[in-house]
Amino acid sequence: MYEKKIPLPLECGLAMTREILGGKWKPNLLLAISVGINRPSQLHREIPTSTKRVLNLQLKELEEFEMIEKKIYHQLPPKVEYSLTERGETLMPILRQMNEWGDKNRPFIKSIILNRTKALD
Amino acid sequence: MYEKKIPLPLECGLAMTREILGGKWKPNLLLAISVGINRPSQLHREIPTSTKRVLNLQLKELEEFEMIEKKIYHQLPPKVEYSLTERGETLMPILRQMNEWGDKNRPFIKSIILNRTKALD
DNA sequence: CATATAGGGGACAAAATTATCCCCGGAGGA
DNA sequence: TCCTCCGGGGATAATTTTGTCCCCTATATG
Repeated sequence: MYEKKIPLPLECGLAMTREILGGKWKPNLLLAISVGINRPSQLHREIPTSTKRVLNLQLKELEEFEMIEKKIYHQLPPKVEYSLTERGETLMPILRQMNEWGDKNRPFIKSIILNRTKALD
Repeated sequence: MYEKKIPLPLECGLAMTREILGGKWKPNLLLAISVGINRPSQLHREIPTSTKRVLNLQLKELEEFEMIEKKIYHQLPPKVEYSLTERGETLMPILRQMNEWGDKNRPFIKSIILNRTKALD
């Protein structure tokens, strides 16, 4: 893994949460797993704008922090299933709120983003 | 501002929220402002591990998305006060939850991070 | 043989974000 | 005069995160 050179402020609650949810696709992964989309290939289909590679990296970090568990079925073809741990479940209220907030405010945020690029003409 | 080369998925609620809260210090800034720490120099003292420079950048983005408002008092020495907009207020439940979650889970997360560096000996 | 599915990852490039350094105006105090 | 405080920002470097490309095992199917 990449070893940080700038230390994380371990005494800040927000920084702790950022360390867990900070990855670009981690919130999406957690939400997807929570609704039963829990196999690597399913997750990739669910988030096609990302790459297998990156999803695997982020899943590994979520696993390292014990937010999700990985069950490996030693079969051929291989089968893997992720599930939320109890600790991971405690993140769901936050994630659902973030998702809802984003949906509610989408039109507004969208308009600002779009005007930003228009201004470049 | 930096112009993104990889387009933002405008249809995903989580991505919208990430766009607002994604900056390293934005959640801290919003929480601080919400409790009355609302002048630039105060904010910098509150978050001394950051730089004025970066805080200004992130404040500007929060302002661009109308999460905060900036009042400039044309005095000498100059005086500036930030405040949450109504829209910005709607973020507070999320931020408070993130902060609480991080505080509750700090010991656990901390131990994982620290063991990570020990493993390099 | 070629392709598909299922899973995984190394090496490296590119993008995005933060940090560092130094400068500005103007007032006030030692 | 020199330093402090208040606010702000350009130029550039460093850090961190994501993405791209290619290769791997093994089975099944056209």
